[in-house]
Amino acid sequence: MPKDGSKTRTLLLDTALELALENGLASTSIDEILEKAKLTKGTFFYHFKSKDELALELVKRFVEQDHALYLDAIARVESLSRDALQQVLLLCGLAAEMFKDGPENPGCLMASYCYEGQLFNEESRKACETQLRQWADWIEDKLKEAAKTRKPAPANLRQVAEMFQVIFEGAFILARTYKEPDIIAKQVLAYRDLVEALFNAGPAPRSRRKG
Amino acid sequence: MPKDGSKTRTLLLDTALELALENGLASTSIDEILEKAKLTKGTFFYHFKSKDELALELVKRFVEQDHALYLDAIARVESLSRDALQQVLLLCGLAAEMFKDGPENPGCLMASYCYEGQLFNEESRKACETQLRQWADWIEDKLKEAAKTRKPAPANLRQVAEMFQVIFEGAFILARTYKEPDIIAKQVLAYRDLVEALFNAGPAPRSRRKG
DNA sequence: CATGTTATACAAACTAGTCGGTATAAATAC
DNA sequence: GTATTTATACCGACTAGTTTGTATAACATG
Repeated sequence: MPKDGSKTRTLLLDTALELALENGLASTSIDEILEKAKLTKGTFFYHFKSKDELALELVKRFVEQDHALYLDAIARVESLSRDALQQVLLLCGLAAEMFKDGPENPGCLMASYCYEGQLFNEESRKACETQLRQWADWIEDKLKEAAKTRKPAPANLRQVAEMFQVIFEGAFILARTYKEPDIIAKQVLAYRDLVEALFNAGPAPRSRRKG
Repeated sequence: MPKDGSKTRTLLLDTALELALENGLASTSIDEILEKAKLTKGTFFYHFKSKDELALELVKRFVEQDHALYLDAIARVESLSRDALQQVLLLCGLAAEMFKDGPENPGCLMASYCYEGQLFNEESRKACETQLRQWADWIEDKLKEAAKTRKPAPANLRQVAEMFQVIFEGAFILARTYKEPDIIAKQVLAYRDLVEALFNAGPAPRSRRKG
């Protein structure tokens, strides 16, 4: 049996991801990836038949990893509380924790592809869309379930659910512009507080408050 | 009197902006810009001494235009209401209106530069940061003023203020991923509802509600 | 007549992708 | 158990095309 090439392939993908998040994939040359990974051209084209294929594999893997994270996260919060609203709030806390002391220049490959039209073809776009909607769907379900018992203030709960992703994507950009990586955790927590307030600001008869 | 070249310069910037938002500036060649603008190479290098200079001028102009928008928007909302919270809520409504029936592929040049490291040098980054902070500072002031009279639920008001930009940058990315341009207006309105709820969910003694 | 614009040619560097060849290690033959 | 085959993994020089930027001569215009 020949030597295992999957390590090399992973190294190529990891290196490409790092450079893509920093400088964009379009302006990252294959040579640059190879120099950083200390590999050579032949190897690259042995594993990927073109740069476009690398681009596609890269985003596919990114989406897969995000999906795994999603499955893990919802399993954890659903085991921590039976209450739908609490589960959403816990998810935010979990997410904030993940980004405490995270990478100094955090980013999202999907966002990067968004602004590099050629990479964002129907296949990669659709893969991103599907994964993003999964998060929003879960949160929307939970918010609507919560809305049955505790009446929230008027707001479109679908939009509030989608805002979870919006916060991340937006916070990445502010983090880079401000050079403040911890803005991500802070924003998710602010989002959590706003959602909590939404369900505490519901129509009239309120009770059960500490004050 | 010599011929006025500012029209040509503006055309070059406009064309470059359009292509940069679509495909990224790094992967947009000068020839591409010139073909679309129906100009020639000599003209380009008459107006800009390099592609890097174009990149810088492009983001400077973008920031300037955003600043003008900012001045206009706060002047309008401050004339529409004396109440600080209402001013913030009105700003959201105004912003949402701006993005109703906006461009089909809306985006932000700053976000684009964020993921194209080479373009995002200290000069352009700083220009973006300054402008973004201006919006956040204004909103933070208003929220803190509002917090004096109506006690909001607990939340970091600085983060809530910064979230205004976060929503935009994030919504641009979702709009592109979902191919739903109207998500931007919807998200700003959802943000507005959340902020309103925050100030309606404050500690105990509540009165003056329609219910 | 200075400023702005066209048109074209060119060079130097860079980039994606090709191709012939090498290394390794397991599978098989003898 | 040594020799041979075979498939996979990897190397690095090379090609063809693109890109930025320069040069230059002529034309337009206010």
